[in-house]
Amino acid sequence: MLTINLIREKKEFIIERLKVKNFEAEEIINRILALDSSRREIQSKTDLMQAEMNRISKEVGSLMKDGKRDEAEAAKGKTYSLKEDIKSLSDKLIPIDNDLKNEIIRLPNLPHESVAPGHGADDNVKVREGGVMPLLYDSALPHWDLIKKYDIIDFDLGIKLTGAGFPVYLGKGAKLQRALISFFLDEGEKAGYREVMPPIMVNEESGFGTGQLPDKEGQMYHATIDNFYLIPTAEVPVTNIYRDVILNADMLPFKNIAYTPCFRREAGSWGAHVRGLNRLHQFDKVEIVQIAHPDHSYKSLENMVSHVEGLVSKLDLPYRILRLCGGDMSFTSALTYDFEVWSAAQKRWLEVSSVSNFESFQANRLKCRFKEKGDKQTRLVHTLNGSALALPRIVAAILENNQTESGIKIPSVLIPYTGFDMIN
RNA sequence: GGAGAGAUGGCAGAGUGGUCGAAUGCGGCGGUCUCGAAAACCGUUGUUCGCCUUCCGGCGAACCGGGGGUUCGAAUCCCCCUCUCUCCGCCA
Repeated sequence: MLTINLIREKKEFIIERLKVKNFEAEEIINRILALDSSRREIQSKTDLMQAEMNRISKEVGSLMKDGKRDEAEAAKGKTYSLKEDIKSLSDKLIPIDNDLKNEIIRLPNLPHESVAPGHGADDNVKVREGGVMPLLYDSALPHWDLIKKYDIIDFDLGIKLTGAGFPVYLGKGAKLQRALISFFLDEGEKAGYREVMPPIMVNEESGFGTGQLPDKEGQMYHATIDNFYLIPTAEVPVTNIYRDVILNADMLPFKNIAYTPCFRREAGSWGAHVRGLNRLHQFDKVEIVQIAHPDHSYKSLENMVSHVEGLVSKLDLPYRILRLCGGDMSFTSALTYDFEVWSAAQKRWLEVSSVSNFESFQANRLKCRFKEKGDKQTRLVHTLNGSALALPRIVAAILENNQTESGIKIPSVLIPYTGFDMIN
């Protein structure tokens, strides 16, 4: 969420910037500013009355000690009406605080200055592309047929065990998953990331910290008996490691990498283009998360983009990098690069990674702050994350792009991990 | 699942109704000493909100797991909730 200070100081600027995300902020901001000023007015008044109250109470105490009972009683008498006034004023403050918080939470993050306006995928800006698109032979198959042909992923079995969108990986299919996870983690470690294996269920506070709650409640699986949520991405537990802390500036940036299964209900989003591995309820992903100094967070973002680019290049997948336009960006992001790989049999680009700088938007929710050495004041950190990488669509692309009449070739960087070079 | 104990500052740990934002120790930071370091000694050390201050900062309020209550006054007393630990049971 945006900070109240920024809203107070840069109202017009915020309204302008949010237009890039096609968000009309003026009305909300006016409400926020009105709530904020009445909040401050009440705060000032109650502070004064409370100070008076404290003064009298101390007086009563010392009078009692001196044995001046009558004077103490007289002083007590002065507090009764004061006490009521404080109570009624501070009761007014509670709904104002709540309303204020609820309004502020509705404002999306400001897009970075480099973000282009736009309404959807067509307005995204292609930054660069790489790799070579394969030319497939005539009888080439989409991945949902390939997985049956080679018996490496079974959707029907998943339906039996759980339901649609929960595939079962078998034999070389399962081994390929494990190989990709290990490859991604090892590459991350080489790039200076610390490996983390977090819980894959989180509590409500964590869900709020990264912005999944309250807005996207319906997108997460909810274990209601214990009120835990299955994570939709490792971003949630890993970023929440830094919830409610004050860090030293010289420790930044923190670079963590985590493999987790991810769970998404994807309520209402099933339809065209979601066959096979394109969209699942449970899938595997390796995520990179950075906690960065605000002065250097865009440097971190560039590093993360290069890291992910290195991964898709090493896997020999044709890819392109897009800078998302305002209309296609998430609520919480300031700048997002999407990575897409070419799926040769589907003849489509598939999104495999989304790398974002959230600036202080998540940090403000998380209360993740830092201090410069010798400095008294705290500042909010910047948080960033990106997939490095999500498995299913990578698998889809590998299967489709690398198919030959005699089987599917495993990218050479993965062979040490799989122990085989062909699926056949 | 059963029984019990507990939750205090970065950590450990005192504090059972009044100058307690909180002793003490450790850690951190600054200094003295030293060629330098260690030790020793001295000083300093939380967060949030509001008001004032062009900076440095000053004043006030709140915060001792969370919420409510009693009281002139609550870390301390009462109620509710959450969480943690120990023992027993079960168990990869």
